[in-house]
Parts: sequence; C-alpha cells; structure tokens
Amino acid sequence: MEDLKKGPWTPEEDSLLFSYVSIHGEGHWNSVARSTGLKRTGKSCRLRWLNYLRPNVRRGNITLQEQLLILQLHSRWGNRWSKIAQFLPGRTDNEIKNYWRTRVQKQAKQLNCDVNSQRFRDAMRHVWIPRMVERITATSSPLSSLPPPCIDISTSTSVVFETTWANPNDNNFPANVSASSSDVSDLTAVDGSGWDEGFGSEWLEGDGVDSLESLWTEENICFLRQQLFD
DNA sequence: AAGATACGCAACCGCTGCGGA
DNA sequence: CTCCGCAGCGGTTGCGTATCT
Repeated sequence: MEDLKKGPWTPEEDSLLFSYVSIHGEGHWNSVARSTGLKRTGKSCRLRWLNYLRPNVRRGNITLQEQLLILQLHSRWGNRWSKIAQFLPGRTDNEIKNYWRTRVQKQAKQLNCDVNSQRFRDAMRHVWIPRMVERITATSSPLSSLPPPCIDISTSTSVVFETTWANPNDNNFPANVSASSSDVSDLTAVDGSGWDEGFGSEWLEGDGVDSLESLWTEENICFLRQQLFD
C-alpha cells in the first residue's frame, strides 16, 4: 500500500518479474507483486509483463500490412484495442492504441477531419484502404503475402467494407463474420476456415513490404485530401 | 548552441465485469 | 443478494527524445 513505486521499470525489477512469471505463469498479479517483493501494484506488473517482458512481444516497425489491418479492424470494432491486438501477433493493445492516436488521428487532423466523422471514415473506406491494398499487392510476392481469408484483398472493398462503419454494438456485423462476436473466432472466412488455417502470422511480417515508407506519406495525404474535398 | 516545441511511447488511472465468499 | 477483490480494458498523462527556430 504505502511505499509503492511508480514510473519506469528498472532492469532489476524486470528481472524479478520475468523470473517469477517464467516459473509460476501469468495471472494472480497481486500475488506476483507480494511474492517478489516488488513495490508495484499487481496492475503495474501485469502491464509490464504484457507490454514488454512477455516472450514474442514485438515493438516498433509496424508493417504496412499491420497498418492496413489495424485500419480495417478499427473500422469494424472501433476502439476495442485488445480485440484488434488479437489479430496482430506480438502486438499489444497499448501499441495499437498509441499507433492510432499518434498516426491516424494526426492525419485526420491534417485533413481537418474528426477521426470519427463520417467523412473521414468514408474516405478511409472508399479511397485510402483500397489504395493501400493495391500498393501491397503490387509490391508483394503473390503467395506469401496473401492476407487471411477474412480480409481477402481481392475483394476487400466489397467484403470488408460493404458493411456500415463499425458500431461494436451493432448486430449487423459483416456477413463473413460468424454470429458469435466474442472472440478471435469472430473472424471466420466465408469458406469456414479460420485465422489460423492456411494463413499464419507470416502475412503480417511482410516480406520486404515493411521497408516501405509508412502509409501516411505526403503523397497519400494529398491524394486523400483531393478525394475528400472534390 | 540553446531553448522551444512536437512527437512517440511507457506507464498510470478510473471504470467495468466477473467470480467467490 | 450483496460485497469485495481481482483482472482486464480504454483513456489519459508524463517523460525522454527528436526536430525546429
């Protein structure tokens, strides 16, 4: 209670937390704090583990494919970051949230749009995303970079974006999404195959495409601005 | 070179939902 | 049924660093 430490974690604290979780597994975060002698709240331990210490966690260099997927999933679910993160292996909800706030919202501001406005959403849906898909297909090898079936790029504008812009509470979620709306199983391909079947996370790792500049180039912004205000 | 400003990320805070007593 | 503690989520803040003037 008293004497709680806040702020950045030290390597010693990381080491204590890592050893404990490696041995005992995740969960029971308040016990972790007590047992290790860390003067941190259970919440803080959990967050540090999930966002930094957890094996396979990936930070920085969000690939073009990942950016595209974030846009698509956000269009479907809104600010449900943890849900979106489930589809980006190794990425945390915190990182995706930061990406959205620092990149996407910034660009919306440049376009004098509210990121939640219909105008921005429509531009994203009809102009920006198809354009990005086009770029990805143009720069990727045909097989290795196919996205998961649920966002089949060949039909992405019709499959993913035919639906209304995401209200997470809207029951009329995309037709290619199964009725259950609680989990990763949500995103099920039309043919019944799931995320893990046939398409692994390698799609997200981008074979060479991640060396491309970010989605948010001046060129794209100009293009979008033209489309928006035509 | 130095101060100001903008940016990106890590961490904190408050709220909600859930399960057990 | 209600209370309590915990885990998880999303919004927000604060700090270190990069860039600009």
